[in-house]
Order: sequence, then C-alpha cells, then structure tokens
Amino acid sequence: MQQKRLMNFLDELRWRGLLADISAGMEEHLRQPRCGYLGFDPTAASLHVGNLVPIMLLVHFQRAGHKPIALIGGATALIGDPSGKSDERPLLDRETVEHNQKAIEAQLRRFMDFSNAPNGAVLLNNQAWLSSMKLLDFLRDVGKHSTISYMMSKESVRARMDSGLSFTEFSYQLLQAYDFYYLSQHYGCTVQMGGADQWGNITAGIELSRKLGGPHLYGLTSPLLTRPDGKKFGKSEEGNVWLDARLTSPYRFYQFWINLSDEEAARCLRIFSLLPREEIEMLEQQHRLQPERRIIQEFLAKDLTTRVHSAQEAKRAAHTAAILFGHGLADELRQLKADDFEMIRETLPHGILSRTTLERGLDVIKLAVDETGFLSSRSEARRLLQSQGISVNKTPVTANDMIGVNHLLCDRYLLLQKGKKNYFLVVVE
RNA sequence: GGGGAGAUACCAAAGUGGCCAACUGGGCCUGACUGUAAAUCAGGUGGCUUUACGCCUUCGUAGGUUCGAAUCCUGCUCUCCCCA
Repeated sequence: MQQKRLMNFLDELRWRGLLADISAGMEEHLRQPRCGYLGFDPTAASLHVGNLVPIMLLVHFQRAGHKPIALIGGATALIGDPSGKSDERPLLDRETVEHNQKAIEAQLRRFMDFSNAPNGAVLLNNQAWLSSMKLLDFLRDVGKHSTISYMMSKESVRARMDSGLSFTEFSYQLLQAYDFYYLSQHYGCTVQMGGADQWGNITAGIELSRKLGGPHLYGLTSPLLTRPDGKKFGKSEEGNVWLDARLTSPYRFYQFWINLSDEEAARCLRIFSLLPREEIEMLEQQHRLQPERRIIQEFLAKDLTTRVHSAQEAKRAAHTAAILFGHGLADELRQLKADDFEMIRETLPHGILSRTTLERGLDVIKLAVDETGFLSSRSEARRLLQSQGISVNKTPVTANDMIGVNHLLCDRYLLLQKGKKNYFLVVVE
C-alpha cells in the first residue's frame, strides 16, 4: 500500500496539471520515501491564492509518503529574488520580514501534517544558517564553484540585463543554491520543488551540490498558473486575493472562487482540490453538461474557504451569497430576519449610521460617500448613478432619491450595492 | 571619465507654447445580454461644486521665462545606451 502510494506522486501531479519540469532520474529516486523542500520568501504579510499552487506540491508530496520541508526564506527575502520580476525591487527592512514570516508560518501550518510521523512536515527558516554565514566563507565555499557565465545564462538574469539588475539580486540564485545544499547535508533533503520560475534557482542548487561533492539532487516545478486570457491568477478587482482574513475577508475569498470562469474552474479543480481522480472527472462531466449550475465553482469555494479559513466561515459565506444572489428581488429582502442581517454583517463590509442622521433624510451620495464611506469619492458616486450602478435594498436609485428611515430593513439595516456584486451593509444605531 | 537618449495618469505610449485633465491601447469600473460564466456591444476611468465650454490638483524634482507651459530655459535626482 505504502509502496503504491509512493509511486504515484509524479503521476498524481501529471494528471492534475501540476507538473511542468522535472529533472532526470526523479522517477526512480522517488521510489523510496524522500525528503523534499519548497521555499516561500516572506515578501508580503500574507500568502495569496497564487501561493496555493506550491503549497499543493508539498501537500501531495506528503500524501505520497514523502517528508516535506516548508522553508521560510527569511534571509533570502532580505535580498530579493529577481526571478519573474521585470524590475529591481526595493529592499525590505528587517522588521517587515520578521513580521511577514510569522504570519506566513502560521498560514503554512494549516495545510500539512506537522506531527512526529516519519513523513511529518517540518518548518524551517533559512535565516538559521544564512544570517550567520560569513561573507568570505560564502565567497570561498559557494562563490568559487559558480561561474559567471553559468549564473548569467539563467533566464531570470538574462531577462534583466537591459532593465537593470543589482549585484544583490544577481547573487540570489547562489543563496538558494546553498539552501538546497545545506538542507541536503543537514536534513537529507534531496528534492526541491517550486513554480516554473524557480527552475533556474533549483538547478543552481543541484549544480552546486555536484560541484561540492554532495549527493545527487533533484528538482521539479509546477506550471505558472495564469488565467485563460494570460493574466496573472489570483488577482481580483482589488488586487491580490490573500489568505489572511484581515486582508481578504472569507466572504471575498469565497466569492473569488465562485466567480471563476467555467474554463478556469475546471482547471482549478484538479489543481486545488484533493478529490480523487474519479470524483473530479465526474464533476467535470456534470460541469460540462450544465455549466450554469456552477458545481465546480461552488465546490472550490466551499472547499478552499474551509481549508484556508474554517468550515464555519465557509458556511457563512455561502449563506450570505445565497441571500444576496439567490433571487435578489427587493421583496425578498423584506422577508429576512434580523439574524440574517447580523450574519451578513459579519461577512460584508459595513458602516454605521446614526438614526438621527437618517431621520433627517439623506441623498444617495451623502449616504454612500460621506456617511458610510462605501464609495471613496463623490465623482465615483455620480458616475455610477448615471449608469444605474447603485442600488439601495436591491432597487436602483438616482441622485435625487432621498433615503430615510422608511427604507430600513428590520428597522435597522440598509443594503447598498455597487453594480451587481459589490455589497455594503449599513447598520443604524 | 566622455558622449547620447529619456523620466507623462494603474501599465504601455502620444503630445514639444494656448483647441490638454492631457490622443490611443491594455487594465479597471458601470450598463446591456447571461448562469454572480465566457464572448460581444455601449458608456466611463484625478478631485470638488451652484453639472458649469466653472474651479482646484496632476505630465521626475526645484526654480525661471511668458498674458499663458506637460511643452521653452536653468539647477537637481533617477534610468537606459554607446565609448573609455
């Protein structure tokens, strides 16, 4: 049984569309339980949905019986990885990195089994060995084995030859190469995984180990996930979709998956869900026959919101969505109970309005911009009003409409709306 | 060290004395169609207001010339290219 699962890791990645590049001999190498790592540089205060792809590599690696190391690049984040970036990036200060790595560490812990099992996951930080390393040692031990022509041949470097690349970022690949070598020496780690943009850094490590007389190391990458139109995955209107509930609310997170196009959803199901192949294929078939039911979108929304946040948050988000998008008629809003609104309040952005202000009556612009901050400028509000883009309680309004206590739902709430999908709850106190 | 080119809104890129809040494309927002999809079409995309061919802020930065500057001049900062 164990043996069978071990052999399936690469096949698993293949049919899920998670395999881009793989170094020679990996197939054979993975016939036994191995230790592999994947790094996350704490360059932001949270991971985002794009980071879920590499996380899934580690998850599958562990499920196949191997031992995963999640490496936080606390040291490398101070240097900056040029891979996939068109410009030199400003240095992050130490406090920021410090803060980021704590947050990211907590997020990573949710996805794997960190128990004492033989293949229990391990969390490490490369500051442990890089920050105490002496420059001269590094140049003699690592630098000496790396030729300029080899380093310059990396795609990440070549792409930056015209737009500028500092020595600092140029040297990044050596640090990552050393990480791999170090982990092979101290943790018996022989496999490194990453996104396709990491291939150059990974091979640098394999090469370094070879030069230093270390073990034969192996690398594997997943394709970079893009949207059907070639755009970056994981960006919504507001920018990145974060895993941190304070940056992207569970409701928004849920909505991100619900709003995937049919095409994206099908691909994402294989990549992000842990369902076995047969079940996925069944869902795909239903999806093809009745795309309008959006079975996959809903499954992903529920599944991922649960895994990233909690089952309770997922349920809440689903319930809120059902209310807001269910049939969406003004009359049905009036059927809702105070409890429903209180739950919606937990999930939607909301603002407080004093009853006396409302009693005096407000026009829509005052309400949406000045009193609640739902919209950021009056011009925006005016523009939206001109195209029927603002609704109060599901009813489109105009600039002249006055909003008063008679609009209140359950005598306490107003549901503002910008376009079809952007909701905002006003609570009167 | 020498020579050249450049810095325009979220990005790319026009504009080189008034017709410029600034062409165009992408992105983004809204509307129509729909399934909270895709594609398509339409409108919008600095802010404020008495919505007005009105006002304020914006074309790297600091000054200057001019009735008037993103456009001309000077200093500064940064970027790229070529030669040494």
